[in-house]
Amino acid sequence: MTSTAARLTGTKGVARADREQQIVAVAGEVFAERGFALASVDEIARRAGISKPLIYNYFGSKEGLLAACLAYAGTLVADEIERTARLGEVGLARALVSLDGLFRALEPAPWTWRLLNDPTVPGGPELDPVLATYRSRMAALSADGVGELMRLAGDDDPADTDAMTAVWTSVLDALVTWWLDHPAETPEQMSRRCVRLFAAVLGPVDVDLPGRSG
Amino acid sequence: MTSTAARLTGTKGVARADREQQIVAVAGEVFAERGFALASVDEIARRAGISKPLIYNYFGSKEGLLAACLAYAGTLVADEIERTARLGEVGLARALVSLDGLFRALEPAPWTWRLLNDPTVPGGPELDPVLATYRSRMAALSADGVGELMRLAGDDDPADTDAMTAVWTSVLDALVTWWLDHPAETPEQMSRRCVRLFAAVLGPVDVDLPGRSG
DNA sequence: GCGCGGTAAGTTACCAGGAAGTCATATCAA
DNA sequence: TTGATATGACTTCCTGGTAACTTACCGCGC
Repeated sequence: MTSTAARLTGTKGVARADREQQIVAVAGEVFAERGFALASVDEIARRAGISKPLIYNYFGSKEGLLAACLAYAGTLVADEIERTARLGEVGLARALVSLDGLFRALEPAPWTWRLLNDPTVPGGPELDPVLATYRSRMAALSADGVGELMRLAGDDDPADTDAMTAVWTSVLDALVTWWLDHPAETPEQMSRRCVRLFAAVLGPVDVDLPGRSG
Repeated sequence: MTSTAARLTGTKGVARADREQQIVAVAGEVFAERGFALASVDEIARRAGISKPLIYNYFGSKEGLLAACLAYAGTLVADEIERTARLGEVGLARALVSLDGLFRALEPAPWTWRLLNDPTVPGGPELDPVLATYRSRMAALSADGVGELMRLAGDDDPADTDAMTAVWTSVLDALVTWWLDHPAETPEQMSRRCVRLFAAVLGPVDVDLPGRSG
């Protein structure tokens, strides 16, 4: 009675690289859903259709798995924001272009954002390097954009710039999170909404978001 | 040889109401520090100098203890914001007065804010009522202030108002959190900083924050 | 003044369950 | 056969929660 359906052990012919990618995708979702601290490796294994020891074979520990997820997510997000930064827009237009790019980049893997902003990820020698890399890339971008804004306003207090960076980061987070909570909204609609919101606070603005086809 | 120091069991002459207040204060700190999910009742008991079962005698469960902390924190914050709302300021001035009041109200118990924004608190019949009360009070305030802003800007899309509320809440959170991370800053300094930050984005503003004595 | 019982305040020792991580083992391709 | 892919069963530890017990205070009859 060794039916194919009953075959429970042994190789399933999936190469390690493929399996790792699949596990990272599932783990990212679960981590983002429950928060790292409350997510269980068992659940990740169940949802990926494999067993827990395989995860430990490949990633060493729960934190090692998280490190892989964070590396993927951090690269995705930071690459995108650096790309939009290179477009050369300044001030408000730069902010809107960043948001637009972010919505598009996040669409295929919305869990990345929640994961990068998960307050329950612990410190530790395994996570610190990857988190530091991501955070320093983002801090450089923010300091760039926000610093320019503050210089324009004639405010050169570094603590003010620091606080303003925190505010801008948080606005970004609020908009992305709102979007994640309204999945029916397309990136295009969301970008237009952002333009309206900025206009409500700052007065009329005009920017033409790039990359819209058709 | 029944020395006073060796007396480990039995009453210590502390009335229940006092003990409950003390436990709530300690629990609030620990919950805010670690997040509800990662905080342990044992640690709270140790830091309060009592034993775990006493907490269960008084609060029934970990969630019951959290409910008491949230009721305290929610009342503190919502009362304060409602008070500043009644001052009758509008628009930007209202925002700054709210922030100023919030900084002053939070100073003696900074943990309240982190607790109310802790993403790891679960739902459940014990927490939902107290959280719903707090959130509906805050939502009413936000909808009031943000709604006015949106009407002024001629934007009557309810989804826009909803998103803008999320953004404003998040800005509030960012500023308070930045302040909690810089404990040397007094509420007065922080309020002045907020005025500068708003000015950097919106252009010159003038408001006189009330309640400054001396 | 003084035993005395009821009750509030408080503790030690324990249980049940869940999650991280490990080990011996099984299957299959080359 | 060997090595990579894979698993069931296990240990270990931590945490929420409980049972049983101890100590101190307080009102009351005498």
